[in-house]
Amino acid sequence: MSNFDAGLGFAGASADEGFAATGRPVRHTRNDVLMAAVKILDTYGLPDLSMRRLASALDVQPSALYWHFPNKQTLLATIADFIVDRAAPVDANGLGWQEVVLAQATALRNALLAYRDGAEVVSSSLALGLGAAGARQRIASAIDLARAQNLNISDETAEATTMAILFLVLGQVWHEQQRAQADALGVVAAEATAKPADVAAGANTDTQAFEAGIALITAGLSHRVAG
Amino acid sequence: MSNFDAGLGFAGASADEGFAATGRPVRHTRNDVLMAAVKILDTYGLPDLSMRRLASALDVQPSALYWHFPNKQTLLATIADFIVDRAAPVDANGLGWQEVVLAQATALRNALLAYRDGAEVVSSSLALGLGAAGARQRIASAIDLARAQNLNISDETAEATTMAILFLVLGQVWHEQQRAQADALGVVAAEATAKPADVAAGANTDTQAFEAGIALITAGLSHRVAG
DNA sequence: ACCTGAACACCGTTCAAGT
DNA sequence: ACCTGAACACCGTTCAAGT
Repeated sequence: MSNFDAGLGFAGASADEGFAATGRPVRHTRNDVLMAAVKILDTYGLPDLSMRRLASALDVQPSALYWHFPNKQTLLATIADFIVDRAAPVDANGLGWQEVVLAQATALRNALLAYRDGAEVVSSSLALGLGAAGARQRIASAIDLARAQNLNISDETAEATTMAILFLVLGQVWHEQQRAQADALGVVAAEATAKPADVAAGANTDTQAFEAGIALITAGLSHRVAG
Repeated sequence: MSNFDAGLGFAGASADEGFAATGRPVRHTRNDVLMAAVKILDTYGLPDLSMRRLASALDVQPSALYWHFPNKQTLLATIADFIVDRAAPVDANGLGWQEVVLAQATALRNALLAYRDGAEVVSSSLALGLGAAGARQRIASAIDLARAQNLNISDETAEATTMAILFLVLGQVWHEQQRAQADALGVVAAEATAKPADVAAGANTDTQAFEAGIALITAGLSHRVAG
């Protein structure tokens, strides 16, 4: 899904194959490698994203990748940043802080949903303290809005709220994406009446559950007095 | 850390090595394999828990493991169940529902903290819909207490609350364990003055942040009217 | 600046056969 | 009931050397 290579100022002129129209072997940029990795991730899933498979998609030896990225972990963190950076910007004008929190969380959720296994990739590299700092920053900035209107929110409470929301977004979307994959594989003995309409209804249910979770946390924040 | 093989009715008489005192080769039970796996996990971490390494710890060929477990995924789910099942029971007598929620969440957190990479193992197999159903059940039962005292909590709100708390517990502990590991490796350029006292203080800060997060969600639940 | 070739030290899983 | 032996189809990473 979605168009790759729409990043900030990335060119992306070279093809996926190893030869240009001239028959001359193609040399790749770091961004070429990143985009090919994202494509494999989105098409085949995280377990199939190996350095060797990535190399062969680029018609290159595996060792060539290590000129562009020091290791796989760094590549995955870069993918995580790419996914998070593609989240839609939020215009806070005229919105209450609760609405901004919801908007930021929703933008993040949609960004994760836009790529297969997006939540798992971002969760893992965030847990490793590597990439996806932008995700945390989005939530934190929304919480800062709340603080501007309420002097009773301590640093600790703001931090706890940010993390609670971040974990909720990641956990929920991870859960959604895993269920989608299990359904696709028919792992769960699905009811015989699983029409497309039900799938759409499922997506709506997910969205409602997501919004309920976020509302719970913002309600909690607005009703706290001390801390 | 902790004593293995304290499960419910598991015997665990055989040794880790391949020969008993008689010199006769030892044959293993499924539980032997599980305990050896937990030991490797806790001692060396999840990345080092391979089927081949596990086999060699048991002085057995890798293929032998597949008599006990159909695949690695199932083994990991069984480990996740083991970790969650070792969470301390909570006596709800005389406690308000908010206190029970906190107690269950804390019991779960402590269980995850008791084994290296515990949160990641449980998160992954929960995401795969395999193991660790007990974790969810613990939180859900605490939320049921709240419903018994407040008729205004819908099924959907109860579900959303359960998941929010579950994701918070898993995300927070995953974060804690990753930071502990990074600190141990010296990955982060730690302040030169990182005394044991600071480590203990860090643990307290984690606990306070955890409790603040749980309190946020329970506060949100108690202040909701509709839904 | 970017890549090849060869090597090292590993993976998970299957399956016929053994005791 | 539990395990061996051999094989299949893979991994991530390093490093000297090539253009």
